Amino acid sequence: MTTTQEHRSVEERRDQLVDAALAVLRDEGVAAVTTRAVTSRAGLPHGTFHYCFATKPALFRAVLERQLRTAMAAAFATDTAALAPEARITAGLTAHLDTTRADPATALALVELFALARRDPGLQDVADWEQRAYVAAVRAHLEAWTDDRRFRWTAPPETLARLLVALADGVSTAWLQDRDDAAAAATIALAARTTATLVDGSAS
Amino acid sequence: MTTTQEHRSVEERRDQLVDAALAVLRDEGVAAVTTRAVTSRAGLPHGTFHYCFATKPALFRAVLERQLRTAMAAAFATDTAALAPEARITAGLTAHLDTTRADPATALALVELFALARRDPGLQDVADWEQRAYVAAVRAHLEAWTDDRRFRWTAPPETLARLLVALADGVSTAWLQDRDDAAAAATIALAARTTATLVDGSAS
DNA sequence: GTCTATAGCATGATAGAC
DNA sequence: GTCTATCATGCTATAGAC
Repeated sequence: MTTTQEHRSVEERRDQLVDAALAVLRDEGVAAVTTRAVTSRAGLPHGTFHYCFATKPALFRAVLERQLRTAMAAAFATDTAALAPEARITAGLTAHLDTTRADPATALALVELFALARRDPGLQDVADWEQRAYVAAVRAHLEAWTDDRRFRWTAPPETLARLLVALADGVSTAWLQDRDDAAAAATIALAARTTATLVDGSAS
Repeated sequence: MTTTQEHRSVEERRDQLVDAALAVLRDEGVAAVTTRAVTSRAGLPHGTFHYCFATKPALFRAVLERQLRTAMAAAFATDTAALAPEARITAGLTAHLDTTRADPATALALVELFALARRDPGLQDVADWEQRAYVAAVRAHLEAWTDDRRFRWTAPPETLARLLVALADGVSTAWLQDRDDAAAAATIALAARTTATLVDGSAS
């Protein structure tokens, strides 16, 4: 009988460490995400770290990539095809806010991590990609909405998508600060009301 | 002749250290703002730190308070009284973006610092105050615009103020990521166009 | 692959001479 | 008040036994 841990593939280890890193991040913030804290949270010896990730920034990159995938999946999970444009916009902005509300501590920590990534030359591409992917996804949705020809947008989809992403971001940021559900709902309702003026057609 | 530094009031020293902290913050990010880096940048011995600030968070507090004052002053510096509502909104959102554009490195670093402040129980009140002060200032402006009775808002000023702050925040965040001036201008123009639909009156 | 031990360095904070 | 020297701790990363 040895105390040696079972063999696991490096990829499994990496996932395990990313999980642990997210947990530390949520509970104690970016500054507390040290190689020691992560391995300790994962229940692994410290030495594990450096044969799974070359450096600490490499772990951050893995965390950001994981986050990007989950956030994209969550943001567009609900189907709003049956709704009128204004209600769809409300639903979309609310869905984004809901992911923030579902786990504010993680959302707050991810803001910290993204801020760090934007400054780190080795991580900027992940931050870039995250924004691009978001705008592109929103734009694709906006264009799909007009496929049935019942209405059209009176503004370029790209610009409208950027506006909606900026709104979703700003509203979530504000909510993270004051946790005021009613105010956030009112802001979203007003945003949807004004944005719906860009609809031209029978459904408007 | 001694090498001893001249006496300066503690308040002067504190200002000196806050300046240095902002410089380090801008150049190397939050993680690089150590007591040693700050005193060294200020050209002062390390020991200076702890008789000006009790702890490092106390320095961060001072930096945030300074930042709040300068940001508020800059954001509402330009007088837009002569403009119609839509142009005023464009001017306001552009003014906010311009402070970001004038010094992106500092803006990026302050995002990091605010993210940290939102998580630190000892600094949350500064972050709270910053948001409240911003919304209140925008709301005051919105209400002042209707003083001449030439138009009125068809939405509550508080909600409209929150919407505009969320927009300004989201637009600046997006610009910090892609540095796309044209896209930011288009987003602001569209935001102003939709928001101006909330104007009821002769000036609309 | 797995783990222990440790190198090598930076940190926040303090003690104590002047 | 001012400054030097230092303490105790924590960090990333690596070397090397198994």
